[in-house]
Amino acid sequence: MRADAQRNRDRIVEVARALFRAKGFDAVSMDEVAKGAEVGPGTLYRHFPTKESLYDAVLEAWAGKVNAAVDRALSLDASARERLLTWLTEYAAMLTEHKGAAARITAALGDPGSPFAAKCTTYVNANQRLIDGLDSALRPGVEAIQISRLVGGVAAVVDNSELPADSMAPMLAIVADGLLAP
Amino acid sequence: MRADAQRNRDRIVEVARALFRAKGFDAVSMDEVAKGAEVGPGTLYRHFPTKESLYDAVLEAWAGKVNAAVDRALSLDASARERLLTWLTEYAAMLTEHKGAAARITAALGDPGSPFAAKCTTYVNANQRLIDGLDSALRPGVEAIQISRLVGGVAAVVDNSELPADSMAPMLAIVADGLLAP
DNA sequence: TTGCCAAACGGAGAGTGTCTCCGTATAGTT
DNA sequence: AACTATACGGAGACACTCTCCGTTTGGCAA
Repeated sequence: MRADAQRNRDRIVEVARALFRAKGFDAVSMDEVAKGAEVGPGTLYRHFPTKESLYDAVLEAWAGKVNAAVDRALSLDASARERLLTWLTEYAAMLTEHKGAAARITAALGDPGSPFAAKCTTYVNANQRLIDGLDSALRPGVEAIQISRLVGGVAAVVDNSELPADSMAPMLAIVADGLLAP
Repeated sequence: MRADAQRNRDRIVEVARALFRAKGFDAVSMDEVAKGAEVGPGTLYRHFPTKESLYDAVLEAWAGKVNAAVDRALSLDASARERLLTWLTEYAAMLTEHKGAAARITAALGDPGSPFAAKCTTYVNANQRLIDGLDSALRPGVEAIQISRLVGGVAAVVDNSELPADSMAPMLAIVADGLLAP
């Protein structure tokens, strides 16, 4: 990639990250991103053929954080319930870090054609590692993608309704208790 | 209201209901509704100043069904868990009856300014009656709006991802067990 | 340094969507 | 039958995503 192209790409992602974080996916227009990055719309679309692919680039850094978080939670010296709740809380917090991300990522969970497919795999794998790590403490038969969807659903609701972050805690506690063996 | 206006209004709602049910909120354009109802866009917007207000009119009939469903579930001769699960299942099924409704209604749950405010109140009240009816079987401190959000979240995920309806059952079971006293 | 050209740029505009304005038509009353 | 408040409908304003293509430029080779 030519140096000017790389510079433009970097600037676009940086501007887009700030805008998406502040206003949410829907409220940001591509023109706005282009103007902010001081490029024409054509240049923006050369780098990112759709708005979602731009969003994907913005979310790029997340995947690594997810695996770190599940490791941290599993290695805690605490009860299964506490470790589970720690992870669910961190997972939900990451999903609500950018407005609109929770619903989009969660909706794409089972769709290999989605631009977020790679991120979805990361999330589901993290939950699978959680299941393996907590082992018999969880109810039998629970699947990683169900956990991903439950927490994603809660995060999406809180995000959409613009609720304070701490309103998630009681709902995550309900989910956690439901996930533990009856 | 003049008779011709009433006829047009009725026809608009009828056409919109069919379109929304078939294609989902986002995929239906107002022009499409206007054409289907054989009125001009101006007429459509005279009756429904925004697309959401049209959606609200389409969902009008639901409120009554919700109260009937919670009564039915509570009066079952069964365990608390079974009655709870019956209601959650019916509630979620109603939310996914129209594509896109679950996320929209659930996002509006705490917002009195929303066009769906009346419906939200109905839903939350139904869950409050559930809490009152199941009494001490539920974990202490659980709130009606939390149940509304949890089930709404699950329904929205299933709806967004176009999953089969029966994929909701295991997630609702987790929520139900989490809601019952630990 | 100079010249070349593939790569990148950017803006006009096509296509689609929501919603408005206002001149025209008509229902219902006197 | 005339009158008027009410309703109609279509042109178009405005916003948004995305495309096409003529113009510019970075980086390499002579």
